[in-house]
Amino acid sequence: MQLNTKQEEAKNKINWPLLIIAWAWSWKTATLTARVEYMIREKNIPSNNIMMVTFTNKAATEMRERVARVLWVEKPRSIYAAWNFPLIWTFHSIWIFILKEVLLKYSSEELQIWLRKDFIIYDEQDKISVLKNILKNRLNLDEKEFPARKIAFYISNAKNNLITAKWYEKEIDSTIKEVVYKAYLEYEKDLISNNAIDFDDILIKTYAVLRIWKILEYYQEKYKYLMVDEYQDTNLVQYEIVKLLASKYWNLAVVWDDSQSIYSWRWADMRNIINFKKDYSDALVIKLEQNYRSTKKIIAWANSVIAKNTSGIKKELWTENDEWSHIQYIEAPDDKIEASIITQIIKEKEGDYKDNLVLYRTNAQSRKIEESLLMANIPYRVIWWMKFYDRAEIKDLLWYLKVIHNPNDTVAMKRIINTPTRKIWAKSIETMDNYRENFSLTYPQIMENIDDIEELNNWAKNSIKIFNQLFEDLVLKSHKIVVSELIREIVKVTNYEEYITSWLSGEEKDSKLENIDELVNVATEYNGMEPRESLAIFLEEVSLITDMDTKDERSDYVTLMTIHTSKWLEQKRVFLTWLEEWLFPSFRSIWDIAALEEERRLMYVAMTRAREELYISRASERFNFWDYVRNPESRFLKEINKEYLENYDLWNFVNKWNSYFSKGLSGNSEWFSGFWSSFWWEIFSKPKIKVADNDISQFWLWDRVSHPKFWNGIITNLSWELATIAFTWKWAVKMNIKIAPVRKV
DNA sequence: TCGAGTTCAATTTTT
DNA sequence: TTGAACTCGA
Repeated sequence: MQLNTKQEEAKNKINWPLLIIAWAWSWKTATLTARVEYMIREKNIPSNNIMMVTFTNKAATEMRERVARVLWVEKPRSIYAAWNFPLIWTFHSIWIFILKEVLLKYSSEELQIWLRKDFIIYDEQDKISVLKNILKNRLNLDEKEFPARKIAFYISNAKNNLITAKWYEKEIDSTIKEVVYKAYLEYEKDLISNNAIDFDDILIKTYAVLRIWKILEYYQEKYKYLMVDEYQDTNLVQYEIVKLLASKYWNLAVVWDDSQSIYSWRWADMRNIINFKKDYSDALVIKLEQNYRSTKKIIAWANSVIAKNTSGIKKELWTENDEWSHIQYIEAPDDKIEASIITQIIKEKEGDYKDNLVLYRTNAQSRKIEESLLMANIPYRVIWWMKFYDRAEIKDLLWYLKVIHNPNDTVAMKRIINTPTRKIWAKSIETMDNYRENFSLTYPQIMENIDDIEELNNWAKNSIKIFNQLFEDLVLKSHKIVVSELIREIVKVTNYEEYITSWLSGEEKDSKLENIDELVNVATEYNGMEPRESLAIFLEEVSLITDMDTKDERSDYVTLMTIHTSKWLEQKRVFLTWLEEWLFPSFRSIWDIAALEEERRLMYVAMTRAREELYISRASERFNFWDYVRNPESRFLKEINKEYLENYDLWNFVNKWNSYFSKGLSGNSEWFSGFWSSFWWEIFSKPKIKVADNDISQFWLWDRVSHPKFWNGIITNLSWELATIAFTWKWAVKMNIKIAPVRKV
């Protein structure tokens, strides 16, 4: 492709800090690829001196493919095989890679990071289960008052501000923080004893390691040329790590798009750009404003929405593309009809199913569309974060692999010791656990000497011995066979299929077995390696992989995903659903300007996914939060320049169904069509929700009330029908208590 | 200690 | 509606 002047400029500036301000579909990826090519081909920079950091595996894989294509080389199979290739991976993969490399050379004591080289990574679920255990058993706290998720949030926040458990004591200014402090200390203890780290630790440990001079020096030399994509989504620690690496040669190029910054809840900090301008004050700034994907209307539309944000760099995205597309607004009477209209459009349109992308705000919102597509026999795929690896059967097998890889992984060991049931009950596990903690032993050590534990009866000891034998055999095997075969072996020796499917039949059974096959299939990618290596790398990559990465490009199906997930995609036709106040923007964000602006950026991201056709839909009422609700149309719709919008003709849709149905009936078709229209009219006009008709005299100031959506609250202000209610969940909400579904408690 | 049956709480966004 | 956490009889 031909680069434009701006892109060309970005490509050629290599020995200088560079800030590329890119907007949606400005071909930044192509520019970065060209830049890598230029460095290697024209400037003879060794390819393994280049590091490019991305945010998702999807982006990294795509970049690697592009680079491999222009360099005429094969792309490396794993990060450990990238000898003659630029290091193009995600933040997390690269830091793990560096950590492992460092741990091979230096002892954990020397590094002060309390980690051995075969460490394991805890995902969100592991983290919660560890914390639950701490809160319940060690701190004896009520989990309603101190839910593990909330504590996890505080700990994550602390970690990303580089506050260690010990230092957290200084942060205590409330009961909750006192609990967090205690839990944090225990949590860290657990991580160390299991030789584990969580996602936050990946960054923090890397930062700690790189602050050791000789190590930093090594990596500064090794990766002289740095590029960071999606820089607006970096957080404080990531910023500092990059800064350390860049601080010798200053060959840092970052790509920044503040209107696509949608990860502040993951501690992404937009202030990083201010710091960047300070820290690299002579950086060259290049703006890429031309969009090469979407049509004029879509861009005008996106611009008109993002213009409502007060923060951020002013921008005007533009394009030379033709104006022939349309933006249609579907205002459906309810969620079912919304879904059927979308289904029908997909069905009617020419071309492949895979041209269609359906977006929504939260994962749970896919259901109605799924049902509708299913009925219409349209193949679809829902991209859910980690969904595949969340399935019980997959998790179980991965737990096995984890323990085989690292027998000290207590959490994993406890998961599998009685899966499938082998009569090692909770009581026995608890006893062993006490021994383990009191004598700082590991599970393998305890099981080896199980006869020494007096509290256990012979029967229990025997079960444990049998398990131990099985486990040791598997460990031995893991040195001889690659991971894909190892999985099969586990399934075989544990009788796993029998266990997982014995109470199932038909489809469910098949799907479980298919999942296991799929796991083995994924693992075969690592077949060419040494057995133990294949196990280690497979486990590492599995913990970072998402549903999206397993996407099969060849088959033809409609794709459904959240807007967040869609950030890396473009599609010919996009359906953007659930455009209602409370839902998008979400009710958690509408009270806070910063949060609201992030939602608006999310809207911008969603709109700019569309290349040619954009449909935006909402339903006047829908089933949500286990009840029918009526929400006003999203403020984002109001912010749109209305001249860009066409209303989708609902009667057109009704009539189509009409004729479709009446055709099937001979004779009375006229009667039928009349009946059908009136039936539709019923659906259209009749609200399914009951608007409450409360007796307002029953409500008083400071009354406790409950609401189906916001749970419990207290009336803090009351004037006639209008009440302000402070809900325990979040902020105060103003509502008309005569018609609102509130109830005195 | 199991497991069938019952209750009760919960929905942002994900590397 | 789902799933996790409970209850209770065997």
